[in-house]
Amino acid sequence: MEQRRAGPEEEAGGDEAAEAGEAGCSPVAAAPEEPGGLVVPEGGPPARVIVHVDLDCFYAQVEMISNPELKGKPLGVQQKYLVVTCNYEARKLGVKKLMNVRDAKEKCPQLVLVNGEDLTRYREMSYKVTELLEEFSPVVERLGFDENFVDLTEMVEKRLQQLQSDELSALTVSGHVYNNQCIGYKTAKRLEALGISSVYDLQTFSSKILEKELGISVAQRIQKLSFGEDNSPVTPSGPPQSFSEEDSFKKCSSEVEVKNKIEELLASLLNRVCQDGRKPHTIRLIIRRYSSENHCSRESRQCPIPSHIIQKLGTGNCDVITPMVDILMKLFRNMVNVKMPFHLTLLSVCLCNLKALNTSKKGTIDYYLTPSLSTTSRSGKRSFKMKDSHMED
DNA sequence: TGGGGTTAT
DNA sequence: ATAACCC
Repeated sequence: MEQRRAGPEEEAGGDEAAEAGEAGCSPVAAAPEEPGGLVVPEGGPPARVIVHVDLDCFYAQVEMISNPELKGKPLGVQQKYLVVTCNYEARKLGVKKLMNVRDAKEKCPQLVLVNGEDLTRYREMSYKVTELLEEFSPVVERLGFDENFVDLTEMVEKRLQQLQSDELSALTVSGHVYNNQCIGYKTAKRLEALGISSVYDLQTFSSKILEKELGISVAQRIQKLSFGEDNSPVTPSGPPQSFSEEDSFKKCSSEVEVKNKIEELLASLLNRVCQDGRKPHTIRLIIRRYSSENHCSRESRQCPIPSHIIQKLGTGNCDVITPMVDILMKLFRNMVNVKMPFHLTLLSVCLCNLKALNTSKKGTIDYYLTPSLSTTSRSGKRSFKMKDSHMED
């Protein structure tokens, strides 16, 4: 039996809240009892120590660091007509997350708003936090920009082994235990239809029926969660698997407008991908069509990025935007019949299927069997971005 | 309801 | 390609 979150809760400077908890490694693994090891629940799996670091009102904090004059004032971060987050001064005055700007101003006329549509600084800060945590253990899983899970099991085990027995017995754990209730919203609706509205309802509901309704995977997962059991590993996130930029708007209804928006999105993306160093091999265009209902539904088309374009990425002087916009416009026409009127409320471009530059394959049979590698490497351009490579042109 | 991200199907 | 989830 494991607990997902139980243990000391700590507030760091009123800015961050950290939760420390334990959870099981594996539901079946026998726990080898080692002297000085973590306390192992009777017959259960070995305990883990996982810290959950959740940054409060993250965007607002980044803004207050950027501009200290904002500290102490009620501050909201605005994206389009929404206050997506706000600091504690603003919350005290009635501003809520995801509140309409008009409602927020009505509640709190002194509210200071900053635009937070450009996520660059938030993203950078976010990775700084993750990198800091990775110094404690490389096993850090990101969730959004403002949450990290750190598996500290090894570190704690090592520290406990260093303690003398009298020091060990003097150890105390403080803080409070609390039960969490959350479930995904789509699933929550389906559960409610089954008469399940509380965690207790879920605990006591028939497993068989739940599996039939939700599928065995989701059913077993959420029912274990309802008992506070979560054996999922902390999976190191590493570098991002995709880069995307999106823009929402009231209305976009002509091809020219679409092309202009796409150019903007792509230009930012190429900067990001250039800094990353890896190269995307797939490009995707995502749209949202205007509709009174089905608001969250999106459509997308994707295709491989031609290798001659991939090679030019990151070289700076070549115009890679033009051919990529052409590709994106083809994807767009594949989704939208431009001879008919259309009304879009969102455009998004995503670069994914990121591949590291291939230094390891050099000298292997693969290297000579992959035309794009063996024929282009002598052009020299690839070697500029190669890290850990001593290859010369 | 923004502007991101991930995994599963 | 979409759907669901997370923030």
